[in-house]
Formats: sequence, structure tokens, C-alpha cells
Amino acid sequence: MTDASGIVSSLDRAGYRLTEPRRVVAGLIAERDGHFTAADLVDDARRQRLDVGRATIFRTLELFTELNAVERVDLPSGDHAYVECEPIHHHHVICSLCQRTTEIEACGMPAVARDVARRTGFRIQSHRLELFGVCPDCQAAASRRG
Amino acid sequence: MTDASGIVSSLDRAGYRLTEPRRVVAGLIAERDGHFTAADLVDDARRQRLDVGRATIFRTLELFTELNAVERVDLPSGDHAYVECEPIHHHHVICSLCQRTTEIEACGMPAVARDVARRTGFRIQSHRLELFGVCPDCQAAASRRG
DNA sequence: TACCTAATGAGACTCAGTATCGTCAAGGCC
DNA sequence: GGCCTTGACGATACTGAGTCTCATTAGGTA
Repeated sequence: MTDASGIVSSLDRAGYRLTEPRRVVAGLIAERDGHFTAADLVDDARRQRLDVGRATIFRTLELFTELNAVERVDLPSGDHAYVECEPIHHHHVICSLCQRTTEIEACGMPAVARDVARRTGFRIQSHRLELFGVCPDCQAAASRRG
Repeated sequence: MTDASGIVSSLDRAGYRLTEPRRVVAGLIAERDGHFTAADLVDDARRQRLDVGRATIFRTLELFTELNAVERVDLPSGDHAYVECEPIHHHHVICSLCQRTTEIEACGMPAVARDVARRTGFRIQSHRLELFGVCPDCQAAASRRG
């Protein structure tokens, strides 16, 4: 659970209209913890009887992605999901139990990319790194259960 | 272009039947360079008038993935693709011009994962790393064109 | 050769994501 | 405040990837 105002103000800054549906989608994202799919937001909206069309949710997610307010991640299952995030280069660590997502800076990655470039001759332009594991809370909960 | 016999023999070793459709799919994969989608193979099969059903191609790709003869990768576009590969842990460097794919060992990645674990408290179980760039051939071709 | 059963192909189905189009409302201007 | 332009909207049709079902076929074995 974070605050939707960050997303809304970045919309404003980029010169996009502040419409009701966009506020609603920003709110739905803010009240989520961890990653979510477009379908999750469609469900949330319907459950809360918020009148937002399916197409609008897809459009809005695309817009927010462009503004770097959310980022697409690919889960091990192959599903596409989104996470709310800060607009700087970083990666995600995703808890496979509670789905909570933590951002990390790409420490160490530039060295890996350089090494790969040296050994393959590729000019590396971008990379995608996602880490999956168990978060501290879930580890603690598991050890409490024995 | 590689050899389909590796895939076929790993089928055999794992106790799966060596059927004609599976040989055909292995052949189609072997004659491809770089990544391909399930739809690509469906097209290839139809163009070469090889009688292999669409469902069979999906099933066979799933099987080959399980045998680690191919691996799923997620392109920056969000599309799902596959690459033929060796059955050891590694990552891919994908040329964004010619689509050619090179395997690299995960040199340096264990250190990155350890560092992330230390800083976030997560117990890291797996990771996914894909690098995108321009391969040596395409760099050379580009510089020849000026 | 006959048998068992895993594998197949056809085709219906589901569901994510996109495209179209007529309507509506945000926000700038007077 | 009222008007106007146009970006954004919702409804809905569409597309295409991937899955599921089921009757049929063929690989491997005795």
C-alpha cells in the first residue's frame, strides 16, 4: 500500500489529462502490495463497483509504464505482471510465497554486462534481471510453523 | 542451424516415445538460428507441408522445455519465445537486429544474487537474466555500411 | 502380429490484449 | 461561467496464443 498521488502527479507533469478513470487505476495500484496483472485490476474495479472499462485499464497501464510509474515483469510462470516502482533503473526481487516485491539497484550488474560483452563481442544495450525467492517475513512465518 | 539428434536422443533417454511429429519439431528447431515462437514453428511446418498439429507443437515445446533441450525467454516486447540450448544453467544474449542468440554461463551472477540476499533478507531461489544488444556480425555489417 | 496405451490432430474453447468508433468531459480560452 | 477542441472514455468486436477434449493412430513390447 503506497500513495497514488505520485503516479497522478507524474501524469500531470508529463502533460496528460487527470481523468477520473486514471485516478481510479492509480488508486487500485497504490492499494496493492507486490505484483499484479491487468486482470487483477479489472477484478478489483468490478468488485469495488468502480466504473472503469477493461480497455481503459490496459491503456492506462501502458501509459503508466511509459511514465515509468509501473514496470512490467515476467513471472517464472510466463505470465505478465506489473509492479509499482520508482522511475530509475533497478530490478525486482519477487517473493514466491506472498508475491511481495522489493526493488533493488543493479549493483554488480554493470560488471556482469561488461564481462559478457568482453566474452561474446556483443554490444550490450539492455538487460532484464528478475530474482525470485522467499522474503524475510515468509521465512520467519515458515520457521514459526516449524 | 544445429543438429536435431541431440534433442531426439534426450527424448529417448528420458523414456519418451520417439514419434514422427516429435522428430519433425526437433528438426524445425534445429534448422532455426536464434529464438523462435511457437507460431514460427507452426508456420514452418505448414510451409513445408509437414503434417503436425498446432496442439502438438505446443505440447512438444513444453516437453522439450521440461527436458531442458529448449528454454523459454521473454523478449523486451513481452513476447514469449524459445531458444535451443544446452541443459546447464546459463543465460542468453539476444541480438536485437538478427535475433541470433548466444548462451553464456552465469559468471558473476552468483555474487550478485548473494549481494541481493544480504541486502534484502530474501532467500534467493532462482533468477532470470536476459541481455539484449548487437552481435559482432551486425556491428561489423553496420560499420561496413558506414 | 496383436495389444496396450501414450501421443496425435481436429477443433472448440478461454482469455489477454488490441482496434474501432461514437460519445463524453478535461482544461484552455474568452 | 460558458464554449469549444480534442484527448480520453466505454462498449464491443476482434485477434491470436495457449489449453482442453476426445476419438483415432501409431510406437514399443511381448
